[in-house]
This record gives sequence, C-alpha cells and structure tokens, in this order.
Amino acid sequence: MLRNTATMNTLSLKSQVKVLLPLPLVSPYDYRVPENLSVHNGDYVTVPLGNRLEKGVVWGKGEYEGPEEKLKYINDVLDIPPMAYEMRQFIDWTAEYTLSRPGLVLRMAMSASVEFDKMKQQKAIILSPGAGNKRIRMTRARASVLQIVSDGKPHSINDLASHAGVSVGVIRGLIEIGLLESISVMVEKTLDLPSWKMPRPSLSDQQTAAAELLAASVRKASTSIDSGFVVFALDGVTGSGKTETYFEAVSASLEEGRQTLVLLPEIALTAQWLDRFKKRFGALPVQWHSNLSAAERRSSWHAAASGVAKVIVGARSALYLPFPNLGLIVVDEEHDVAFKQEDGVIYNARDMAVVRGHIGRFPVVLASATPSLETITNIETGRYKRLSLPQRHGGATLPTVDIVDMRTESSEQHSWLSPILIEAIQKTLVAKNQIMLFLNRRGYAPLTLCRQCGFRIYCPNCTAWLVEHRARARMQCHHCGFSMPVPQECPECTACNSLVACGPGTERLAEEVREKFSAARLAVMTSDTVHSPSEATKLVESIKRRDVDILIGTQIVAKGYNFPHLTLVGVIDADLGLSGGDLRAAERVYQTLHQVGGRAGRAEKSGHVILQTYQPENPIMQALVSGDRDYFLELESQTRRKYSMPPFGRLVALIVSGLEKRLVDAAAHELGRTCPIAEGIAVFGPAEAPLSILRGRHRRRLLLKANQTIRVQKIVRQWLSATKIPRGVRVKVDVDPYSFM
DNA sequence: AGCACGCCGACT
DNA sequence: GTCGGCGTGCTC
Repeated sequence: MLRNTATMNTLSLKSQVKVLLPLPLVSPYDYRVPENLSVHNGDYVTVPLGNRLEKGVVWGKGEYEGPEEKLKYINDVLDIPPMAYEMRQFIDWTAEYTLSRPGLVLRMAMSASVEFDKMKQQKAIILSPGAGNKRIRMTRARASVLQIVSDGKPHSINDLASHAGVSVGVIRGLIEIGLLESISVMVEKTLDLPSWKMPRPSLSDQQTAAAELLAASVRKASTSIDSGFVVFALDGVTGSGKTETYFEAVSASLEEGRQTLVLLPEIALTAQWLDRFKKRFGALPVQWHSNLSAAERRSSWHAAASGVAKVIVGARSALYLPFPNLGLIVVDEEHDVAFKQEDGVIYNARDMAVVRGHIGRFPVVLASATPSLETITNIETGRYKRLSLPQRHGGATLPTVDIVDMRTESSEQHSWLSPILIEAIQKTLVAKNQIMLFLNRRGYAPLTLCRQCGFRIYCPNCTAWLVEHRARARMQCHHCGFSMPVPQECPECTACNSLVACGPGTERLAEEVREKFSAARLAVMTSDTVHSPSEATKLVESIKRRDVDILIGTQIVAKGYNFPHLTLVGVIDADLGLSGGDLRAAERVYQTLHQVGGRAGRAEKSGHVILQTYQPENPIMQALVSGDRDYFLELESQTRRKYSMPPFGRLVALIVSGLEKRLVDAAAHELGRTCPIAEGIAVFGPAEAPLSILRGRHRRRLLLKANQTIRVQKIVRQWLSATKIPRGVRVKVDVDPYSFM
C-alpha cells in the first residue's frame, strides 16, 4: 500500500517523540504526542506499553518508521520537574560505557518513581471562593474553623479539626454547605536548609589554601561561561582535616545556590559525617542510601529532583539522582572499592562522578588519605589537580608502626596474638587507653574440617567454605546467605567430635582476648553485630565514653571513626587479602592497613600500630613502617605499567554463568572462539571463575585486555553480537573490573 | 520488567 | 474434559 510520505514526515518530526522506559529494553520507544498535550524533552510521562501504563522520560525526537498503527499516544505528562539535559546525557553515556541498556540506567535515576503516584497529592481544605456571599447558621465550632481558614492557606482536614478544637464532622458539614472546599495540593515537606552563613571554623594555613582553591573553582563554575569542570585530588593524611576543607567548597556551592552531592563509600559512615555537617551548616543534608524507608526514599528523591535539597549525601547510587542544578560532587574515601557497583548496571561511582562533572561543567573533589593508583596517575598526567594536606590537624603526630614477624615470633597453639602484641595490649590497658584489634574476617573460623577424613564443609550453592558463626550456632555462606546448624558429626564420615575450626575469625579472636584479658571490657564491631548506622553510632559513642577497653573489628572499624583514647592498633593478619589473583590486592591491603592504623592516636596521645605478618619484607609492610606511601605507589605503578595493567591498560571482564555446567562451558568456549583479534588487544580465558559456582550458577570468566587508546566498548559490543549465547546462559560485562572472583 | 501465549501433566 | 506449571517472546 502506498503512503503519503509527506504526511509521514510531518508526523515523525512534529508529533512523535522517543520515550525511555526504566526497563531492560534495547532502546527508547516512540510515541505520538496528543494535540492537547505539550511535551518536551526530559518530561516524565506515562505511556501505554502492552496492556499497561509505564512511566518514562521523553528522550528526543521520534523516528519510528514501522507500521503507523503500532504507534501509541502518550498518556499523560507528570507534574514533576523535567529531567535535565545533562542528566539524560549522563544516562546515555553510562549505558554506552558500561554496555548496559539505557533503560536500566534510567531505572537507577527513577528508583523512587514507582511511587510517584502515591506521593503526588493530598487533600486539603480551603475557604471557598464564593464563601463571602453565603449565609449560614454560625456556631462557635464553625466560627473557629473559619477563623483558621481565613488565612487563605490550605490545611489538612485533621490538623484543621484539632487546631479549631472541633470534630471533622463540622468541617465536612461546611464543605457540604459550600463554604469550604476540598482541594488537592502537592505536599512539599519543608526542609531545613543548610546555610553557608554559619561561622567558619578555624582552619590551618594548608587547609585554608586548599579550601580557597576549591571554593574559587566552585564559584567560577557558576559564573563563567567556560566549563568549570576540574578534578581535585584532595590528598591528606588521616586527621589532616579533609572534611573541613571540602566543606568550604560545599559552602561556596550553597552560596551560589547550586546543589552539592557528597558520596561516601558506606552508609555506616554517614552518622558521624552528618554530625560534623550539621555543626558546620546548621542543618542536615538530604540522605540517600539503600536503607531508607519507602517514604524517606520518596521524599529524598523529590527533594533532589526538584532542586529543593541543596546538599545530598549518599552511597554510590545517589550519583544517579536526577539533580536539576548540580554544581559540585565530592567523593570521600575515593580509593574505596565500595564505589564499584557489582551487579545490575556495573559502574564505578568515583569514575562516573568525574564524567558527571564533565557533562555538568562543574568541579569534582576526590578525597583520600590513600589515593588510588588511578587517581595518582591522573595527577601525574595533569588530568587531576592535587591538593595536599600533609600534616595532622592540631599537631597530632602519625602513629609509629612496628612489624611482628610471625615466622619467628611463634605464638602458642591456637593463639592469634603474638607475645609482643600481648605485651603491648597489657601496657595499654595499664595506661587506661584503648586498643583496637583488626581482623577482616567475620565469624568464628573461616574453615571447618574433619580431622578423621579431611572433609571440608562447603556451601551447597557456592564454591566456598561455610563459616562457623558460633554466636548463632550456625554455619554460614558469606556469598549466598546459605546457613545451616553446626553439625555434630562429620557430614562425610559421620565421625563424632571430629570437626575442627581452622584459622581465626573475629568471634574466635574475641574468645582469646576474653581468656587472656578477662578484666578488660570488650566490644566486637562487625556487620554481624552492627546492623544500622544508628547501632554503629551507639557503639561508637560507648567507645568514646571509654566504656570499652578493647575493640575487635572487621573493615567497618577501619573507616572514618575517631576515638581519642585509642592508642594501640593490632592487625592480627596483615597479609589477609594478598593471595588470589587480584591485580589491586597490594594496593587494597595497603589502603586498608593504612586506614586502620590511622585510628591510633588521633588526639594528643601518640599512637602505636603493630602488624602481625608472615611477609615482613613485603613492600606494603615496609611502606607502612616507614610511612613512605609514595615509594610503595611508585613500585606498584611500575609493576602495573610493565604488564599494561590498569591504569596503564584497559580491562573488560566477561562473566558467563548459568545453571547448567555444560551450556555455560559451551557458551564460554564459543566466546573464546569468536574473540576479537587485533593489535593492542588480548583475550584470556575462558577459565573457571575462582568462585566457580555461585548461588548454584556455574561461572566462567574471560578477560579482555587492551591498550589505553582502544575503544573497548565498540569491540566488546561487536564480539557479543557475533556470538550465539544459548538460552539459560547469561553473559555479564564488567568494564574496568575490580573483582576477579 | 510484566504479561500473554503456548504447550504438556494432574485434577474437579 | 479443564486448571496451571513456567519457557519464550514482545512491548513503540
């Protein structure tokens, strides 16, 4: 059938738009715009999809050329500020870079959108416009209601009734007569806004210099027509006052009336951070993290999306909130691997924050005491600007670090504390100071085996040992959440009392500490004992009050907490995390240990760190002892450069998984067969993933390594489209992988 | 992501 | 004869 092409062109240009839906679709869908609707790019709309209505965002001009009758009409435009152009660009950019579907990235930006409708409107009562002409029988109850309503503002029916001291029946009656009217209003919760007019704390000369540079660049981004994009690496030793320094940038952003986003690696850290923020700015910022209730989530989303919230603090996912007026991002503890999102859309919030700043033409601050090698390299190539804070604020000195060589300092059987550490603990207790023992291993013991037959207790769903949690009397898998009671006999040979715990966990360490220091008050801080920021705060406060002598903890104690009376930090197993084929293992161990050590001696008291290690000659340990971070980084950098590993080369990991081993192997081999062959590209694998079975799924990995200059996205996209993946097999693409499990 | 469609096994 | 399991494929 012939069609009038002129009409079709008009249609496609004027009354057809793309709508991106928060669904895993390959591209936006096109819709017709009804005559009576004014629709613009970025508008939130509802559209019919199949037999239901979906919310989405208008994503540009439509270009649908299929059968005309398939094209449906936009249903409605939602009464929400439209998504800014920068945000839409950012979503497209993220999808392109991470090789994910754009709808899934949009879903992160609309994560509260499922509840748009719930939140919209509330009934409110106002005085009817024509009320003045009406004659009614006046009563005291009616009079007091009318008195309140005469301010012309909408009131909720319940508030009105209680303020007037009448029942809601009186108000219903007045509505019936037509004197009052029930209307729908958007409820905007009034937010206490942080103020830049609060008194500025006194800063050191170094802090002042850095703060002024940051603030100036924030102002410039708001006033100049040139792009204000610049990345600062705020490189300051623990306790040097990085937070106070970047607060001055936040202050400048507030003064310019722009929004600021602060990303923290973990929500457990927010409580203490919020305190400091409130002291500085007089009000709390808006929070965003996965622990929010539905109502909090909705309210935070709207505050951010409407521009009402000026400062938002949150975990990595806060980066995808649709800010209309973002003028600054701070990524605190920039080096932290928690910024890497490992499922769904796989992205690194630190790197994406830099992209967001580039698109939005504003400054980005990456703060850390142990900057990542990526950041260090970017400083060296001049892409990032370094701001150094080399001294501890208030004249406190850095802790001294000693190594205990566990090869020679053998301790007694089943003891995880060397004689040297035991002595140091005793001395510290006598001096009435506090001790922290760091062991990054939850539970009682990482492995349980049968001493009769050698059987190791594995997770039925994963290639991983079950970890005994004695407090709960259960064996737990730390990968899939499987748990079972601790067996009384060996599941393999049924021998009784033959199961033995191997290696230490925090519970077992606590047991030893209780034995050896029975008079000391002990606290254990792990994700098993602390479940929320408020619980963390409670424990932290009790430690600050000196209700605790010895604190045992996993990595959650390493971050951000500041205990003025803590003078001794003992690292039980400094080598933990060094084995395994992770290219960042050394860097990560260094960062963690440095951070843990930084907990010692923050106030006037000097600190002491004891590292128990079987590798005392390892550059990590040497760097921690000498405090020569840059030497360690230089060594690390040389190794990575030599093997063209990140940041001197690019990596993309493909993780092939499925329930059926045979199919997974076939798919992985097929990917190996079709792998790209080109100059500057190498593909390794397929190989069994270290966690070769996870949650019951078999897993294989392939790794593509490419020169820095190569656009890996295009290559991987071609690779995947040229490979037939059988149904039941999933291929996950991880651009710039951090985990190699 | 939903949701219909579809093709095989155990029930009122 | 029908109800319902969830594999497959489509949605502008």
